[in-house]
Amino acid sequence: MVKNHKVEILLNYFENLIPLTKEEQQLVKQKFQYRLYRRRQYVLQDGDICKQYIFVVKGCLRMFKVDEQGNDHILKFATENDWVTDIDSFYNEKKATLNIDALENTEVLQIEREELISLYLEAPKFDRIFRILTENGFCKLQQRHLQSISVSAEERYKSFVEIYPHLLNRISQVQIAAFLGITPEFLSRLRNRQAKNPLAKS
Amino acid sequence: MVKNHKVEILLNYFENLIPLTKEEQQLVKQKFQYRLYRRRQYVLQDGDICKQYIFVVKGCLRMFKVDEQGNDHILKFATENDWVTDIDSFYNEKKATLNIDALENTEVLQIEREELISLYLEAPKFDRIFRILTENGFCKLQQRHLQSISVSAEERYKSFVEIYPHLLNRISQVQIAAFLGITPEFLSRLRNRQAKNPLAKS
DNA sequence: CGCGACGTTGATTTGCCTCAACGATTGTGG
DNA sequence: CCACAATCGTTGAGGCAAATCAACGTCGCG
Repeated sequence: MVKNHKVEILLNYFENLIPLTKEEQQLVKQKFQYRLYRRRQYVLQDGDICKQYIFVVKGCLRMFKVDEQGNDHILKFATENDWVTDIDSFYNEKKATLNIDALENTEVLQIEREELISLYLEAPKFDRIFRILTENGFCKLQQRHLQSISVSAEERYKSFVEIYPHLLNRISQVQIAAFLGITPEFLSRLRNRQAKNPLAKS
Repeated sequence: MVKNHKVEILLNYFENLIPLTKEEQQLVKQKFQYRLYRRRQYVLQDGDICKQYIFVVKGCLRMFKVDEQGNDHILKFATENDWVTDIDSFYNEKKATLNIDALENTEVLQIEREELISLYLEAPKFDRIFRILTENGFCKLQQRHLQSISVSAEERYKSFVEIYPHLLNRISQVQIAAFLGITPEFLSRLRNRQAKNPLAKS
């Protein structure tokens, strides 16, 4: 069935990290559930408890925080083969301070807390796998944080264009601005400036 | 000996996370090494490969990045019972882009890459332990990142005072400013402003 | 068709930086 | 142990990157 077909993508993803036994593959098939989120649908809303650890098969989710002034700050876009959850809320069953929603119709494979914990117990290899996933996420977040505090908005935009060229035509400028930490107006000015200064030093 | 005495602190730290068997405790004693770093001494210098994953027993380390203009940006202070490493450089044996040095004479227990990897192989429980450590670090970093992009310098300073009151008298304002992402001059003005507006709304 | 999101542009404001100067504290070598 | 240098914290004047507020044309969609 369709569901099994999708799970192959995840099994393949794990396989590229660390080979799995048949039994471990079986566990993945049992514990991850296929699900579709529609464009604009919330996956997690600020104040609720985050129930799922999500692997994106197709589509695009965004994780973001809304500040007191009502402005969005996007922590990450999760597209094909990427992971997303509010990790603090998920593991500690706390109220989330973050939101996750779908920018496109999005197919995912998701696992719930109890299932993930039992997965760790039944197959400790997943402790290692999720250790590595978290380490990788940590490195990326650290990079992103350093960028946001040490380089100008213009350079952040340039580097966004280099790193995520495929997202440029897929995501609106409003969202990109909220990801870069600037206003949409200012992003517009930056793009304008760069169009006039074509290849101004790479 | 002294060395064994220090390792007890680490064993105790692990014990509070997940109980260890005698064998696992033995592995920790074998693989972690005691070491003293002197004030101002570098633990890791930008361009080198980070060789150690560090647990601070006593003292204070800082991890920071130097940007093109030569300004420091402090990612974290690591004090008693805290961990620090340039995780990307450490695991992937890449040249570090970060620096780590000692703000005080600092006693640590450190483990090298090959030893940590063999620890994971000999005792998979450490995959879980370091998964959890990384998850915790990830949550904190995410919080910090959100703060730095969504609230003013004044509020960041206030929240620093609340979260790390013990660091206030221990660390110079130059360092605190580099941690908050502002100039020392501006930090001075903020403090001045707050002294005049005593309990201005918490 | 009409409405709301989007992208653009202009005028003005502001949070924080830069540079410069100064006294107070720390640390260091002779 | 003192003298001198270096670092620290503070304050002032001026500047700049990015935000804010407002207006307007365009497009996709119900």
